[in-house]
Amino acid sequence: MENDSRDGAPPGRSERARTATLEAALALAAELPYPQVTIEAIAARAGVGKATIYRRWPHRGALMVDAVAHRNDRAATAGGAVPDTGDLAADLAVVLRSVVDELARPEWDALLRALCVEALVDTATRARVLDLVVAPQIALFAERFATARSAGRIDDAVGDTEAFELVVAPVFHRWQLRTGPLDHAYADAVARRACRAMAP
Amino acid sequence: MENDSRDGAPPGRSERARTATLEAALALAAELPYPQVTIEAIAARAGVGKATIYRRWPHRGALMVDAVAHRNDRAATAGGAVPDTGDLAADLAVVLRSVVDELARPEWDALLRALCVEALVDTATRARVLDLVVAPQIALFAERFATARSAGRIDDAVGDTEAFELVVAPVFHRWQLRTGPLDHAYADAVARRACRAMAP
DNA sequence: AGAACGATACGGAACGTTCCGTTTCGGACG
DNA sequence: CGTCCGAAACGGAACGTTCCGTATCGTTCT
Repeated sequence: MENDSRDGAPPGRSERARTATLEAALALAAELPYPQVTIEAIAARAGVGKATIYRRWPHRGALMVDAVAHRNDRAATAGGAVPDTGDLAADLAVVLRSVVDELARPEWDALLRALCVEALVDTATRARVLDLVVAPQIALFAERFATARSAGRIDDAVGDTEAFELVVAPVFHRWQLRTGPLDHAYADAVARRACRAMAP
Repeated sequence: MENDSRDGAPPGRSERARTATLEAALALAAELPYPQVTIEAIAARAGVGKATIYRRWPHRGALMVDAVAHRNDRAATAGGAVPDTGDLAADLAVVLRSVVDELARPEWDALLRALCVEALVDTATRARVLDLVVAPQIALFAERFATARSAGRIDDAVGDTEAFELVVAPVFHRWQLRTGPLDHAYADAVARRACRAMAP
């Protein structure tokens, strides 16, 4: 249907325009209210023609998903594995604390809000977010869950996705609706309770 | 600052315009992709001048929040209390099943997506959603939590909001990201695990 | 009579598309 | 092996369209 933006274009010349566009999108999403992050603004910031953008991405949403994936590629260290000290609750608390810290940074907060908006508006974009952003994170948790399973800490009826949701969903929910403070104390409490929820 | 849309306008003639606008907004949000739910489209559907809308609501977001609150007022039965059979997990499962059923209806699904978009884009709208939509729901759960507390089923360290999040967040998360099927089985599992998470 | 209404017209902004002339790449030809 | 040339993608500019938010009509209800 449209250019898939993954190896679809011949290499060499086009790569520059591609990364410039993605990084302009990241920068603008961090600076402006999302409705002002227009294609025109992104093109202007990137020093790129609008046509060049529309040649690669069908919607702003697809562009933003790729931008986040691009960012995750750059900072591959940030997506590090879940630690494994043998204490599941403590390990999860470490991860949730860092998640909370990241969500407190305005750039990442704005970027994730933008991603959620696009995922809510368009079904195809939602699937893309699931594949490129959420699924990799579930995979990271799944590694830690595997050792916890062999230690008898997780009920067999609880799959990796369900366990992931028990851990992450309350933080996500509170981040999105601001029903209360989103701090380290909350991260610790959620990790502790999620552990109990998934125990056999 | 602006007309607060709550009894601010004199009754009689203006009430018709108000409810026509709110219900047009509900209908369009259920029918069209959200970006097409424009003020112009709402005005046309309601048989109302655009100025009449801008006279009452500052943003489309504020209008949508009021529209949802209006809908909740109409179907006050839907917001019924959490049942109390003495079995907390079973009672929560009943509620979560009905939540899942409502989210499966395209109109309510689209409406809630619209609400989330507005809440993500604008902080003030988010606060309005919290007050007019989320807080009342927390209050409904809190009644059931109170009797569960006196039965020693909920740890004292778990507040009403935290308990609400444990119950609702995984369903909300799965609804928004579609990480898996959102059905009665999932509702039951979440209710069971949330109960264990909040136990003393 | 007066206030609120529906309808209409407006300028501005962003949309998505389509041209233009230029630059760069890679294969063909001498 | 070096040169040339066509294809492709580029940045930039313009297009008509849609929606915004405001202003201004004449109308209608109390």
